[in-house]
Amino acid sequence: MNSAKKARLEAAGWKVGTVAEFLELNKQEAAFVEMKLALARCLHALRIRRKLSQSRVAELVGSSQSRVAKMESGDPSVSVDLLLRSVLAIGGSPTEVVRALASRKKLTPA
Amino acid sequence: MNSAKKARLEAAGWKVGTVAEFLELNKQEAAFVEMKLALARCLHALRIRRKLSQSRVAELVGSSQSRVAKMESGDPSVSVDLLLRSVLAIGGSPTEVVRALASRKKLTPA
DNA sequence: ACAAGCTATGTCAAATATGACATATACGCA
DNA sequence: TGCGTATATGTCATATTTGACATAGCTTGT
Repeated sequence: MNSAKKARLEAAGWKVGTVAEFLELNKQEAAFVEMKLALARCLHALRIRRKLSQSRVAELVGSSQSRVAKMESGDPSVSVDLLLRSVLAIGGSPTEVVRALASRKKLTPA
Repeated sequence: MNSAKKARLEAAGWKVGTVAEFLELNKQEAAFVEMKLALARCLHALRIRRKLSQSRVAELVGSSQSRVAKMESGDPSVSVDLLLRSVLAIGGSPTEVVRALASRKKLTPA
């Protein structure tokens, strides 16, 4: 790609890089999301096992029911920090967290 | 504790709860910090192994040298999200992350 | 049908995390 | 000594995350 085309694309809001870079970035992002989803599932499973409502979890965590729902659904507005704190707050052990992360599922291609 | 004293303490900015609650909270917080520190050590070790400077890591992560330094030192202003993304960004595998979390050290009492 | 409880989704002001920057310290080398 | 490189630490404007709230859907029981 010549630099004029690169400049045009970037002016239009595109990042320009190699295909390899793109794939690598996606791989990292996928791994990150997978881990987040693993924590989300962990939280949900633990909550069900303990027979707690989302509202009750919210109390224990110091948050709100709506945010707990977003946590369990893997909403992008939820941080790993909050997920981690929440799992611990309802009695999840670090060991359980590690197990959840270790057994994370691969995201299937669309 | 009678409710008058409780009210007085809370007015002065103190949370009132049981000792058990206090200990439990500290346990959760300790577990959380331990995991964060485990990731910080993981990032540092991986960076050294790859012979990268903090500045180079900053480029790969899309951050700055100073933030990378804070990450490795376990600075409280750094999120688990950023630590996780960073480890992955410099080529750490999810497996390595899990291993790091699994081998987290206990914080020793002061 | 209604009521009560649980969960999902959207919005928003306030709280927190962030990159960028300046600057300090330390180390090796010419 | 000075110079370049690497790392640490503080600050700050901005970007992202947060709890709170409203509200809707969905069950279950009466």
